[in-house]
Amino acid sequence: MAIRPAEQLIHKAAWLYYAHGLRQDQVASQLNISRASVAMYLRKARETGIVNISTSTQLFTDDVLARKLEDALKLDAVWIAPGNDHIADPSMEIAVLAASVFLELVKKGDRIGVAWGRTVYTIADIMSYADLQDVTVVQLCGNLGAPYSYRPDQCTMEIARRLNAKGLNFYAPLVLSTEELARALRAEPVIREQLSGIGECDLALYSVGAVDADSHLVKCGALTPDEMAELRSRGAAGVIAGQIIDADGKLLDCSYNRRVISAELSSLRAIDRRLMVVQEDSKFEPLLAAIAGGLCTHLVVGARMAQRLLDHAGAAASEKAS
Amino acid sequence: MAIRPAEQLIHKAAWLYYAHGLRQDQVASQLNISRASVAMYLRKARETGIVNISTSTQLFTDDVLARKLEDALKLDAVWIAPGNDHIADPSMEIAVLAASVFLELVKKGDRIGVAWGRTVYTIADIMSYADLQDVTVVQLCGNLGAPYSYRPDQCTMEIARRLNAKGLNFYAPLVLSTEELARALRAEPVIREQLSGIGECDLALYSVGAVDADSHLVKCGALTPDEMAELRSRGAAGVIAGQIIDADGKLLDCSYNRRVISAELSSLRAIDRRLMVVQEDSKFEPLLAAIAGGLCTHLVVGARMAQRLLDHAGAAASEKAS
DNA sequence: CGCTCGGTTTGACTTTTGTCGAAGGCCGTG
DNA sequence: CACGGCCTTCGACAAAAGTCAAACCGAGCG
Repeated sequence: MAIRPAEQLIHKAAWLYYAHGLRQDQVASQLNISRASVAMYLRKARETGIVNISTSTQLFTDDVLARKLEDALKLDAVWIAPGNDHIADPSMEIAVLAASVFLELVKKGDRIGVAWGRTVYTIADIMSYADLQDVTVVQLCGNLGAPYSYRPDQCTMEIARRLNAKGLNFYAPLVLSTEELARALRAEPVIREQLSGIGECDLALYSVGAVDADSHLVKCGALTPDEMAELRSRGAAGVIAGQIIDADGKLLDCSYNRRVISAELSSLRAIDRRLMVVQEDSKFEPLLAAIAGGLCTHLVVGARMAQRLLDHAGAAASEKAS
Repeated sequence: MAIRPAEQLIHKAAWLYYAHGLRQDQVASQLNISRASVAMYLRKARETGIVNISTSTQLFTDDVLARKLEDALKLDAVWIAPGNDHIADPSMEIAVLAASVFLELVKKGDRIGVAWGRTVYTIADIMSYADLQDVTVVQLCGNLGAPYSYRPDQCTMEIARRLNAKGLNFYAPLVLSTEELARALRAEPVIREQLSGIGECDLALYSVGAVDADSHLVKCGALTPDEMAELRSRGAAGVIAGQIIDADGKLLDCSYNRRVISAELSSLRAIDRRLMVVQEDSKFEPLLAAIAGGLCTHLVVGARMAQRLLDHAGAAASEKAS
């Protein structure tokens, strides 16, 4: 194919332009091609991650609020997307920030676990490209034959594609109809291997789901609204990688959880850096549960959520003191 | 000072422009400033490393020659700057490449050892800025009160400045007039500490010097041309961090070496990643000596030098076989 | 109080870059 | 061998970014 020489050219053009600081016309004459071609090559270079443009997310951790939250919640790092800021869609802002933070956290040779949800997919969608050939992206939970475009495998694959990394999908349904079958499937070598590989991840990216009728679990038919309500009344507080957790961040003892094929919470906790991103203000309780369960070490949230978390932590502390 | 609010603005402008992909005029209207200001802020952002633009150096390792060299010399990675390439100054090309490679090798939290020389200073000079607050750059050898602008401490400081990192200088002369004094100085707590800290570096950056009258050691008056010639006849093959090594890469047993305050070769070898950069074709033997001594794991050279190294390795191998 | 100094900010101008339709080349296919 | 699809390249134009001198602002000082 005619792509090989182009690859070379793209690389060379990017090199001369970005590393040497030549102008496009200078690059063009060096390479004996037209300036327009250079412009095109450079776009490709940016799109394929041959050149990386990243902006420090320092600003968002520098926030006093972020520092306080890190202390109060014992997290390694917190990033806060300023809420008000003019017109821009606030949830998008969080996603853009999360994508930057994510790219900043990825290191060469990493194995990255990715869960699924609208948040994760949004992040994948706006994430810029990078060139990390020795990175592996693994799917943290089984698949959901969803009507949505953000199925678990798609989240994984899209992120792998952006990173030029290897994607490792999980070829099992997220939920099975009987506990029996789930157990049997989990015992399958392929699945077993995938599941045990999760603990070896260096970085995880996920969000937390709410326990309500709007949950994907309901929308995808894994649970009925009634079942969801019942789980809620039994203490369900959030959804992590397709599993239901209670307010302490522990796996809820229920049939549903036993029918799920997903990363065990203990495997998740074994991952060094666990980046949790929460866009919706409504996910306050689920997020508290996830934090209580030690499921996140790095957190990206909006300003309002950050304030609520801090208020809550403060209230809990003073309550304890009294 | 009025810099603080500007810092914020620079950050915000960079964020909106690079992360969100807005145009400069859009950023300007969001921030209620003129587009010209935005342009200025963005330049500052690039200059201070708030935004990072890096191009993959993949191309230069992909070279078959580079692969062969890695095998032949048992190095972790080799980058080859294409020699002929049109008009551009070939030694500059090597420096630009080396700077990119260096930035690619630096990780957060690293401690970096830097030696000195024209090569290192050239690299420092063209290196782009980055924002690595938790990095420390340490000087690998004592200072030379040189007529040059690239004194050891300046190399260290300049690199630290570019990286926004901490610079740790070495407040001792490189060469003393008596072995006695050198020994005493090395025993000083401050110096001792600095020297022992070298083994804890994660990354080293240096070049290798030639043993001839053009050497900095001669130009700076540390050695006379005659002394140099004598050392050469006694087996001196190269200069590493101010110390003379023989063709096997071992420290040459001579008075000069005993009068030097610098990183011990064993400390250097204890560093994980040792990036050696050689610009001049004339440094073939010194480079061979450094490689023989295991003083480099990562190598950046020009195409001609690469070819010579490979030829040499091939010849040595066939000689051995016969 | 008015002055200068260092800096930021601005509008106007220039240069550089992005983009588009058209043209050219290459390859597999009919 | 001609044809059509696909990609690269080109020239020209429009949009965006860079630059510069002049205006502005606030702080410190005589």
